[in-house]
Amino acid sequence: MTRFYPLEDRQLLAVDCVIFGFDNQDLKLLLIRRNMEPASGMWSIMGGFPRHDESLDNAAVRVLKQLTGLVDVYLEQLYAYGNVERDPGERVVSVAYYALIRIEDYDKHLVREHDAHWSRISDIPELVFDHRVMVDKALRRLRRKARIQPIGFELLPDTFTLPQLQALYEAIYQKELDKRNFRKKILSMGLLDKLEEKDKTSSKKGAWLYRFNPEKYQEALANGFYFSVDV
Amino acid sequence: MTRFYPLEDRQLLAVDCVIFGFDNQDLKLLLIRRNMEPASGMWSIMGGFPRHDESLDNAAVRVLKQLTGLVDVYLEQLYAYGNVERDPGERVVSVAYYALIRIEDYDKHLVREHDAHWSRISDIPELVFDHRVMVDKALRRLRRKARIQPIGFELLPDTFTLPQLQALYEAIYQKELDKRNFRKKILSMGLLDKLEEKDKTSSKKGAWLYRFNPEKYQEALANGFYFSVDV
DNA sequence: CGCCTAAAGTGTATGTTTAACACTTAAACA
DNA sequence: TGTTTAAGTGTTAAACATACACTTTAGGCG
Repeated sequence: MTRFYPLEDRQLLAVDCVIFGFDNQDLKLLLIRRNMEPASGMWSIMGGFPRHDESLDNAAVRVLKQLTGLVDVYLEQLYAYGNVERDPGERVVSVAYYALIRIEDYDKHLVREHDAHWSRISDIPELVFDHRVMVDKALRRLRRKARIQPIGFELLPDTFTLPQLQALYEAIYQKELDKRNFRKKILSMGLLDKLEEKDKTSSKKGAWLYRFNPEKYQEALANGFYFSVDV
Repeated sequence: MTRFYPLEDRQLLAVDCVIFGFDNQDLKLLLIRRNMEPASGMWSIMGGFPRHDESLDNAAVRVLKQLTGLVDVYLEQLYAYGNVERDPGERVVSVAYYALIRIEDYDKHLVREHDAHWSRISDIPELVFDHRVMVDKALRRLRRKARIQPIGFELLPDTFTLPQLQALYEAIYQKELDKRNFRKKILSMGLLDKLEEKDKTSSKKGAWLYRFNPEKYQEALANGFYFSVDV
């Protein structure tokens, strides 16, 4: 192969992945105990090194799968962190991603192996390097996007109730919402299919189950519709 | 120095910079003729390689300065492009930035040296590699942000008229706006200082000059204000 | 078996924001 | 002094966001 670019200019590149989950109460973050120097033993988000023959996106998918066993989940690039001193061991440029997963789906085995745990976002321990900056950026991104794109559903099971959906938005925005206005707005978008089944785990009366319908969303988009939730 | 990470995993890293300007008519893009293999001679956005001892942001600032002579302009990271095949010469991860500059301020000498020219965004030639993808993403970002943050002013001279400002928004969104509604909205935010001077370059009557006041914006922000222009 | 409890579900009125729309004013120049 | 050209100005109707309280359901328990 012809080499066009200077050899000496190669840099160390990493990907790091902020992983969000929702346990029907709180928005949570999956953190691991770092098992690599420097800063071994500290809390950290999951990371890895992209191989020469894989894209950044692929590396992020691989990292996420390593920790959770999950593929085909919502995963989006966040930002590239390139301060010289961000990793005290050595200059490493890190491309951060964030993922939204259904919290009951992850592989408990793998998580235990990595000494990982779920942390409430209101209660995040000290993190290694600039990982806290990444997490804060991921949260801001999630908060911006969840208003205007139907990504919240990625954090819920396939079927869910309206009170569950509302609790999710309340957890994301740390803000109580009006039940009537919330339901009105969500249902008026016409993106949910109502099932003929109730979930009774959180009340005697039970709440109707719904399912997000991506086809309806795509069709609405094509007709100039904009998703929007007021928070 | 102790080395913590594997040596063989280093990658080639670049920064590329989408540069926007506004000539009171059209939103424009500063493109160069690439003078490096592969694809020498093709249109391209300006790029460079971050040094080991400089941050990504710094590298982007340096690249922008190299082409325009400008420092202290609006510059924001866009996205990290990491497909394996994006550069046919060799695997290069590129972190793209975009800049908003005042089009009369750039260094004509430097631009000539780089064989660069301004292209209307409605009339962009074929670009090298994935640069068109970067440009499109920069445009979407600009369009999203210019609605909700006062970054449009970065493309205008220090003092400007309301018709000029409106023409800028019309160029960004490729959409005609209602003069009365636009002026009402802009002025109601109370972020502009009206000067006692008119600009007569585009009409006999002349249009009053205004200046964006960043202090007023900061104060408003602190009081819960949100910038917003309807387009 | 009926009463209590706890969460689910429902509608209206008011205020705010957006969108649509046409004429007057100013000043240069013929 | 009339003509031309862009700058500047308000009002109305519709859509949307916000605030707010009672009824329904069904399980559990006395």
